[in-house]
Amino acid sequence: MSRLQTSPDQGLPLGIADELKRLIHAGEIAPGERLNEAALALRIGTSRGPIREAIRILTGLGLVTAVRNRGVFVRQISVREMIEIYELRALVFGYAAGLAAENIQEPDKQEFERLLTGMDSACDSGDGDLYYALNLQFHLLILQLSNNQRARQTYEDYVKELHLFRRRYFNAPGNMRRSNAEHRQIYEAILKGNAGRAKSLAERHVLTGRQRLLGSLEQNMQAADQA
Amino acid sequence: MSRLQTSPDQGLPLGIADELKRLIHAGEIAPGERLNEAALALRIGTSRGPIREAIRILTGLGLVTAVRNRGVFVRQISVREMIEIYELRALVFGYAAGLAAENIQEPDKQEFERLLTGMDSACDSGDGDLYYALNLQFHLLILQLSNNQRARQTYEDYVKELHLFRRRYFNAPGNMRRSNAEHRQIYEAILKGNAGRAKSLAERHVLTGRQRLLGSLEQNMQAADQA
DNA sequence: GCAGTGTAAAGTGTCAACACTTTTGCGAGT
DNA sequence: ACTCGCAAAAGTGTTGACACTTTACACTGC
Repeated sequence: MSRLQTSPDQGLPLGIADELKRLIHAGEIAPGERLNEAALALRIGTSRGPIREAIRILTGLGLVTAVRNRGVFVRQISVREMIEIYELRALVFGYAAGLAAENIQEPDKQEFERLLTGMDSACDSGDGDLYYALNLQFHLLILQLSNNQRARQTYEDYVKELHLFRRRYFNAPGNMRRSNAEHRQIYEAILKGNAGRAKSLAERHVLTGRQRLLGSLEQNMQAADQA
Repeated sequence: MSRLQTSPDQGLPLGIADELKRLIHAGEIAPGERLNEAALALRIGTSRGPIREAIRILTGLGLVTAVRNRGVFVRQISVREMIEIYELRALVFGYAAGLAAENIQEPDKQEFERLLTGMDSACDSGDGDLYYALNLQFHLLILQLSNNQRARQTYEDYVKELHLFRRRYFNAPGNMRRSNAEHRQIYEAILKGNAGRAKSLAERHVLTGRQRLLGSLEQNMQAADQA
C-alpha cells in the first residue's frame, strides 16, 4: 500500500488522478498499456470505486481511452496527431512571444539571461536532462509574459501531450546548440520589442523542433529496418 | 426514468456524461448550479456509481469544478477568461483560414456560397437562431479545410466553452449583417488563395466578434444599473 | 498434430448499504 | 428580537458484493 503523498487531500479520486497523471507523463506507465483497476486499488490501498473515478477524470482529459468491458488504455499518439499538435503549439508559442515583446520588464531580462547561459553550459556538459528542464522554463517564461493564463495552460498541456508520442527522444548535442541559438534570437527580438519578429521566430523555432524530432524518428526507423 | 437515447451504448458513464454535456451546453443546467448525484441517478434510472463516474469525466473536461464534500458545480467563466479564450480562438481560426486558402476545392466553394446566402436571408428575416447555426457551419467548414483535425476539435471546444460565459447573448440585426460582410471578405480571400489576407481577416473577425459581445455586455450593465 | 469448443479465471460494470461531512432549521437562552 | 448551539436532514465519499463480458487455456475429436 503506497499512500499518495501528492495533493493535500483534495479528495481521493483527484489525488489518485494526479498520481496516475504523474506516472503516465513520467513514462512509468507506457502508452498503450492497460490500467488494471483491482491492481491499482490494491497498490493505492483503497477500493475500486475511487480508482474508477480517477480513471474517468483521465478519460475526460484525453489521457486514456476507454473500451467497454475491456478497460482503459494509456493513449497513444500517431505521427499525424503529433504533427497537428506541434502546429498548434507553434501557433500559441508565436502568439505568446509576440506579446512578450510588448510586456517584458526588467526582472524578466535577468531570468532570460540566467536560462540562456544555463542552457549553454548544459550544452557544454552534454547534460540533456538539464537542457530539457531549462528549455521548458524558457518557453514557459515567454508564455507567462503573454499575460494569457489560458494560453499558458494550453501550451503546458501540449507539451505534456507530446510526451505520449514516444518515450524521451534523444537530444543530440548538435541539436541542443542549434536550438539554443534560436532561443537567443527569439530573446533578442523580444528585448528589442520587435513583436512581429519574435512571433515568427518563435513559430519557426517550434516547427524546426518538430522537424528535428521527425528526422531522428526517421533515423530510428532506418536503424530498426537494418536490425 | 428518462432513458438516454443519445450514444449507442458505449458505456453507461460515457452516455450519461454526453447527456450532461448536452444539458449544460444547452443551458438547461445553468452555470454555477450544483449537480445532485441522487437526483440525477433517479432521473436517469441508475445508481449513483455511474453518475459519479460521468461527473468525473466532466471534471476532467473542465466543464464542472468539484468541491470536496459539497458537490460539483457547473463552471462559470469570468470576463477575463472569456477574453483569453477569444484570443486563442482567433488564433486558431486565423490559422485555419490561411490553410483553407491553400486547400480549397471546387465542391467547397458551393458549400460556402450556400452558407453565405443562407446567412443573408437569415439577416433579412431576422432569424437569429438560424444565423447562429449557419455561422457556426461556416466557421467549421474553414476549420475542416485546414486539414488539421485537432485544430477543428480545439475550435469546437472553444465555442462550447464560451457558451458557459453568458446565456445566449442577443444578436442585434445590425451585428449580423456586419458579421456576414466580414464572412464574405474572408471567403473571397480564401477563394483567391490569398492565405495571408484570409488569416488576418479571420483573426480580426473573431476579435471584432468579441468586441461586439463586450459592447452588448456593457449595455446590459448600464441597463441593470438604471433599473 | 491441429482446429474447434467449452470452461475457468480475470476483469470490468453496476448496485445498495454504510460512514462521514456539510447544511438546515428549530429552540433555548440572553 | 437576536444569537448561539445542537440535532436532524441532505448530500457526498467509500466500500464490498454480485452480474456480466472477455480472455486464456486445457480438452476433445478428427
